[in-house]
Amino acid sequence: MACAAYVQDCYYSSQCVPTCCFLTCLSPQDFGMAHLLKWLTEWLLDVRQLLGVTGPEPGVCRTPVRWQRSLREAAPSAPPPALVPGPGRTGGSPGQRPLSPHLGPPRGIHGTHRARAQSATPFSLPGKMPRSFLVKKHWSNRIPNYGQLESQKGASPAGVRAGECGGGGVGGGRCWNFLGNIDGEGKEGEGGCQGSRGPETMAPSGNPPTAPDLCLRADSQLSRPPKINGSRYTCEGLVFPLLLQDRAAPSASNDAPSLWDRKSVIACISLPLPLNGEARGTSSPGPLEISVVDSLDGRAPGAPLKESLNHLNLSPLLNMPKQWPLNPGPEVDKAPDKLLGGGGPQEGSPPLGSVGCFECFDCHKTYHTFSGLSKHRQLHCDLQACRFFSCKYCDKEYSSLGALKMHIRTHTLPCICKICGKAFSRPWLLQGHIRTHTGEKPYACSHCSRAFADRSNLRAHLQTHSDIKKYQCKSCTKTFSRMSLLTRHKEAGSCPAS
DNA sequence: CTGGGGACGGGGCCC
DNA sequence: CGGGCCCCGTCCCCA
Repeated sequence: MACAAYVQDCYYSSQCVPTCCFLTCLSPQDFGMAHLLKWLTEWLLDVRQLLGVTGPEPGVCRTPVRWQRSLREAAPSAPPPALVPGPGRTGGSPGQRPLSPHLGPPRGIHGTHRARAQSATPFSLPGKMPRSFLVKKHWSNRIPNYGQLESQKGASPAGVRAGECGGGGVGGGRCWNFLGNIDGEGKEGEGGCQGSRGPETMAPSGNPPTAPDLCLRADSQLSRPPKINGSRYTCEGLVFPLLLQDRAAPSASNDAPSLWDRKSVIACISLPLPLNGEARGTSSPGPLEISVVDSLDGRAPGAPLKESLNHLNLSPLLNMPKQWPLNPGPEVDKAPDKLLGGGGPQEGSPPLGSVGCFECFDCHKTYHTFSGLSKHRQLHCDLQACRFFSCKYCDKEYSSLGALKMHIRTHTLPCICKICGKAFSRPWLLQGHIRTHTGEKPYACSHCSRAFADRSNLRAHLQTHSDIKKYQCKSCTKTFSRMSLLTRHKEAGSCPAS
């Protein structure tokens, strides 16, 4: 069949670094696979040319089995992906706040109280999630819903949704997997993305890979259905979603029945793009390997922020090529800029629902060819979706770099009290703390003679002057000046209505 | 037990 | 982009 034949002719070679390449198709002829493969081949060649790749042309191929064996031999003991807290840190769970390295003997009260406070993480108690824990977790809401995907396939044959990279086998992948079902736990050579040690561990030849090399691999050797790991989303690269449809499995195939039995098909072609400042052939880590890299190089957790930012999870948008296939296809495919500028049905693509229509799962733009949809998704939807930044110390993610930097300060605690040595994440927190030493209370109550060092405490105090407090018990309508009082009121069973 | 104060943490917003 | 500030929140302690 066309797909298998193509896979057999893919780019496996000793110079070609396979980095998370999957190509598993069902009944490709139903989706214009011939056209897709033609376009993909041209695209790959163009990208190789664009990136100055030298090496064998497509057709020099290794089998996936051999490739996987090579991977295992090259990296027999790759560590599993893990969130590695910085050295000297206590705990690694989300929301668990490490003790400051600058602190002297912990103040017993706050040591206990903080630990207890952090134990009630917002992840375990979403109902009590404080505002301060409202961390944007972009991908957490984007885990593919397989049931939904399957249900939508009929109406939208191109209903391939950007899944998430499984994080690779060694802590952070470098591909985007479309439509889940990729083993997020990232066994090396088995659906994993190029991990943080990919350049070293993934090269079958043992040589440092050249970044632009491309590979396609039929993931037909999967012995078990891949799954999503929802904890890591560090992804990068270029991926093409291949079409899915509920079809019978090809009979003449060596593919695992479990895979073919699935109604969805995996397709992920990843291009390890040269990163900014990353020389070809080097084994320097990509910008995505925040936790692992930092923990490995032993950087002190309290290192200056600017240093820590060297490993920030920058958007893969920065690494996108700006050239596209010269011959993307004879049909209505638009140039990428046009696609970005609103290309879609109004620009020549057939209306939704017409034969051969390819619809973007996210923005519902339709394209006449799959290649058009692919380009649209690479330049538009997926890139927008991947504009997030991950903390190197924990698994929190933010939509802006500034927010991430602010969060990282909660780990590095750069503001240190000169009097007691206590460390704080922000200067104004330190300033407020210093008031506890000086006794300064700049916030005076307008109703009484009391003054406070903390504005929040003044605000809470002002509640005491009000007959109707801010927090009201829904059972007995009694009001309280503080949430904690209301909570205690409920928990103590002192509410007469309860 | 309850109300309140004190100290502190974190994200968002504004400049 | 960074600093300052705002707002919301928590917990502990004490009267």
